[in-house]
Amino acid sequence: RVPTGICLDLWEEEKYEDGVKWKFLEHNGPYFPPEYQPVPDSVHFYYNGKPVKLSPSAEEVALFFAQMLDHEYTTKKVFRENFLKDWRMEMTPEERSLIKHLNKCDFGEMHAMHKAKVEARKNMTKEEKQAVKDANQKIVDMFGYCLLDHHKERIGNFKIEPPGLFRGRGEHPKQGMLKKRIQPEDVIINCSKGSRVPVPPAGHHWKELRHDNTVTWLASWTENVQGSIKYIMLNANSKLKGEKDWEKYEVARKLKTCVDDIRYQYNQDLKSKQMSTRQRAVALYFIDKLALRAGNEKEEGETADTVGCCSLRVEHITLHDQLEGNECVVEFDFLGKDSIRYYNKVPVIKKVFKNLKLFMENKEPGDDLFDRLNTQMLNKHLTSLMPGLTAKVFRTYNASITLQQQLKELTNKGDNVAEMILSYNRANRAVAILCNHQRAPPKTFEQSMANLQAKIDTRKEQLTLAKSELKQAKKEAKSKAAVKRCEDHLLKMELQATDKEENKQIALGTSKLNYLDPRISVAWCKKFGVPLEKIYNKSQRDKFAWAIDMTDEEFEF
DNA sequence: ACGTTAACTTAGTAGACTGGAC
DNA sequence: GTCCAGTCTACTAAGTTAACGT
Repeated sequence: RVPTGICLDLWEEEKYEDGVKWKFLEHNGPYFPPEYQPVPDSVHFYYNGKPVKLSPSAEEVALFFAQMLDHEYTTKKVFRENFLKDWRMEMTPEERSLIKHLNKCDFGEMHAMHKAKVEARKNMTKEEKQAVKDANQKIVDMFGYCLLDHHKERIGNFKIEPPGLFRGRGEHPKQGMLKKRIQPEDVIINCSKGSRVPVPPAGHHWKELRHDNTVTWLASWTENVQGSIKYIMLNANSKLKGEKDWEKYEVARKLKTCVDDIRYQYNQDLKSKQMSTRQRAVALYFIDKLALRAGNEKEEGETADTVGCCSLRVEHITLHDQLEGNECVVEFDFLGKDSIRYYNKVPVIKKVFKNLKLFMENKEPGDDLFDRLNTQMLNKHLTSLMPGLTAKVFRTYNASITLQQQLKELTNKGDNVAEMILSYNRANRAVAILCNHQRAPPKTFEQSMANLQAKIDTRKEQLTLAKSELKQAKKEAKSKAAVKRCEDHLLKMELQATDKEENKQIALGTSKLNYLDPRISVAWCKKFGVPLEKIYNKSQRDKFAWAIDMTDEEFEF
């Protein structure tokens, strides 16, 4: 072992024994949001038309609701009921006995106050804005970094989540519940023995001081709505996260070497005598072909009703012997992660289709499609086929291999950079569609599309004009150049318009950040002379520094 | 063997920021 | 300089998976 601090290069190369993530970790603890400031006496809350001065804790929670009044959430029954219940818990007994119905509450003045504050912030002078920025920077400087094995690293989320109303996605049964303020007494600090221990805010103490170097988090607390643990962890550009990311893609590349065998195997398993094996084979077929998520079981009533592959129910698929000229079509319609709808009509092989019919026999719509299968069984099987192989590796593998194939197909040697970018985005789009990464079309989409079209039209007129000038000037070099410039600009805008239109409901960011081996993109940029900044912005380049460093144009996923 | 929980990745969105048009 | 549209970032919810405990 290389002694600490003697040779940093070798220290960097050092691989720790099993499970150890670091040898030294020092940080300043999390940043706590500012204490609640009661509203001025001039701002009233009314119950049943009468002004009521709320106690500070009831007022704070009332303000959370008042601030959201423009949001659709506050019109939802579940949200309102959960809010009222939790709000009443924060009230004094007197308040509680008075305030019983939300529709008798008038938060109007609180809401107006909040809007005025937002407006005032927007109208701050340059100097005031700069002062705010400087103050924020001070917080980042103080709490935003840690020392991990002698490297200063940026922390990803160094701020304790402020209190507020829980905003679950989709039809979440807990939406509107109070997410409570976290105190230092709730927080566990993790750092190395012998490091400078973070100082809790004055008059407070930490819940626990821990020295666990087998985990990567610096601090944690248990959140009250779902009872889950929240962590303070490093930024994506850190060495620790980068190495993990690299590892992930290496596992996916390993799958590439044995995916044919695995596919052969699950095709055989479709005919197995064991029902559970057949179900596993069909699930694997979906996960591989459609890049579905594993689909863990979820506790009913605790979360929104969403599913993945293993948790699909009979009601989520419809079988068509014939559909739109295809045979054996499975129609999927279910809500996946974040309650995003997955809708797809997929022709499948006969064996899969027959099995699905069998799995659905004598079942109710609400019954599990794969009643003899769960994610643990599936992953156990996968790990036995290849070390490190789990359901989600298929998503990574299929996403990355699709990008590589699409880039090969779509890239034309002589294209200019703008055309190259369109090709890249189209390849990226193919992956996003595979992974079902959707977005709500931007509210301003139609307008901005029209604006772009108007610009294109203007440019076309300019081009006509420039061309006629060129004729008159009889091939004068200056006019020639003007026409060329005009044509280039027009072409660029037209490509932009195409890209924009095709991207209306597709989100490219998630796949770019989490599923596409960055080395594919780096190699492609090098090969075709596309500046990397056209593909990755600053923070993406930071995150993928490891890949940018090691990849030449010959890289193959 | 099983359910539970801890730890970590993946996800969409709200709002901050920025830079070009006017 | 102001405004606005597009981009970026912070935020935190919602997944997956391995380890743990009974």
